[in-house]
Order: sequence, then structure tokens, then C-alpha cells
Amino acid sequence: MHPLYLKKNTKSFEQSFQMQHARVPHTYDTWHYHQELELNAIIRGTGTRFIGDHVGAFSDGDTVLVGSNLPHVWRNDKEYYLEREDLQAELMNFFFLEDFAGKDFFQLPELQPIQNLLRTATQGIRIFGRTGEIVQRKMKKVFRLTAGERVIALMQILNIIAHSDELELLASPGFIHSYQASNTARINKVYNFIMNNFLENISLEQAADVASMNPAAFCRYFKRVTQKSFVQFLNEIRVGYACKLLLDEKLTVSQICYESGFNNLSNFNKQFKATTNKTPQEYKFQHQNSFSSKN
DNA sequence: TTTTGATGTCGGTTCTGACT
DNA sequence: AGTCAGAACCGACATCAAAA
Repeated sequence: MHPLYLKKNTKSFEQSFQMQHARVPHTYDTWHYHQELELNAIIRGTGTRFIGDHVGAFSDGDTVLVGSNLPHVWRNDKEYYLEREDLQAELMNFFFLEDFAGKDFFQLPELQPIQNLLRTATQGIRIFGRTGEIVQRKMKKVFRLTAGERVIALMQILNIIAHSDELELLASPGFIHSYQASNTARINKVYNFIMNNFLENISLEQAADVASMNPAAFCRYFKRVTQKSFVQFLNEIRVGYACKLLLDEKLTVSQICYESGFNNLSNFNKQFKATTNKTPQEYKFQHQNSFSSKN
């Protein structure tokens, strides 16, 4: 089983892009990809987002542009699966093809920044700060517009993002390069296996089995495709998840170590520092400070 | 006293190069 | 892509120091 390919009917006789505003118990939680770009805005909800090899926390106001064929999923925190009526996720999505405005439209010299944005989006782009707020506000307004106005509004939104510096690239260039170069069923099976099981003990042998290879051949294959060793890739995914848990004040560092799939604290500290250049405590302290200074 | 982080040791696992 | 051997890395465990 590899990330689900979703075929969307974004372009029809009635509309050139698709949009939705939903209140749901939890977000769609299957790792998937599609040809359409997706502008995803979380109005309300917390959890973990996985975009390519990026793992990060999301909360109210999270806004991300996901590029064409980039595998992704937003998973709400566990509490959202308890069917509590007071806890719902609210989100908006716009789905559009790169050529939704016409094959060569974005090649106009005036629209180069947007064309660059759509290309860069293959890594996934988080839109934060004031730009994130403006984009979400404008997305909400789109639902009240007429068909023609909607297309213009989407152009405006893309233009705002394209000219902002409040953007963060999410998936690593190495992942994107390898993913595009070798978008095969085999590597997709492995990625999906890792994304679904990184909180458990995963052995090299299990992963090699998923790829139908022997461990030595798998090591070489995985390194060639991802430019990282299997264990290094796995550790980075786990550290990303630990970063999200560190923002939750209820858990201690040692609880987070085990919650994120590590089996011992000293190795967790080592891997965390190697990935983020900070100790878990430093990370927690800095991010709590930056959140409290924003609020 | 408890929690957290840093460090060292050792055995097992993973990675890599050479060869096929 | 498989096999093999040696190197490199990781995890488990123990210990210690600092802070709360």
C-alpha cells in the first residue's frame, strides 16, 4: 500500500478550481497525494502535519500550500478521535491545477513570482505571520463571491503569497528530488510504512521486507533515493514528532522520548540535538517563549 | 527526592565497499 | 540485486551533576 493517489475533479464546465470549508470530527488522515496543488488552511484544530519528509505541529491558523503530487497528511491529536462534540476541526481547502488559468498564463513576465511559487510549492510551503492571517481571511471571503470573482480572488491570494517573505519550505530538497526522480511503487511503499509505523519499533529488516529487498541492498537503495540512511530518515521523522509533543506542556521530556518512538533517553537527546541543534528543553523553552510573545 | 541532560561502555545492528 | 566482511552507528544501561 502506498500513499493514496486521489483523483480530483477540479476543473469542470462550471468551475476551474475546487474549494471546501468543513467542520469535521478530525481531518482526513490518510497519507495521500494528488496532481492538484492544495492551499490548506486550518481554522481550528491541533495535531501533526506530515509533508514529504517534514513532520511538524499544526494549530489554529496553520496555512500551507502543498504542491503537485507531494504526499501529505494532517492528523489531528488523539482527543479528536473520541467523538467529543465540543472538539471539532474546521478547515478550508482550495484545490487547483497548475494550469487552472490556462496553459501558459503564469508564464506572463508579470506573473513570474506566482510561477516560481507554484514550482517551489513542490516542497510544501508554510505561510505564517501576517501573510498567513491575510490569506485565511481572503480564503473565507472567496466562498461568498461569484464564480468569476473567485478565480480573481485565488489569483490575488497566490500573488500575496508569492510576494511574501513569511514563508517556510517544509520538505527537504533531497526528498523532493529523489521522490520526483524515483516515484516508484517501491519507495512509496517504504515511505508509507514509515509514516504509519514510526512510533513503533521498526527494524531495517521489516523495511527491507516492505521493499521486497534484502537489508544490504535496501540500505543502498534507500540511501541512493533519499540521500539519508534508513535510520537517519526514521530518526528525523521521530524528532519532528517529538518537537510537536514538546509544545504540549503536559508531557515531560522523558515521556516524549518514548511517545515518539525512541527507546532510550540518552539516544533521544543525542538525535534531537543532531537534528535541531538544541536540547529538547531548549527547544521547549524557546518555542513556549515565542508563542507567549506572539499572544 | 525527582527530573533532566550529558557522558561512557559494550554488544548488536546497520551501512558500505568490493566483488559477483 | 545478492553476498560478505569490516567499519560505523545505535540502543541499552549505568552513572553523575545540576536544577527544581
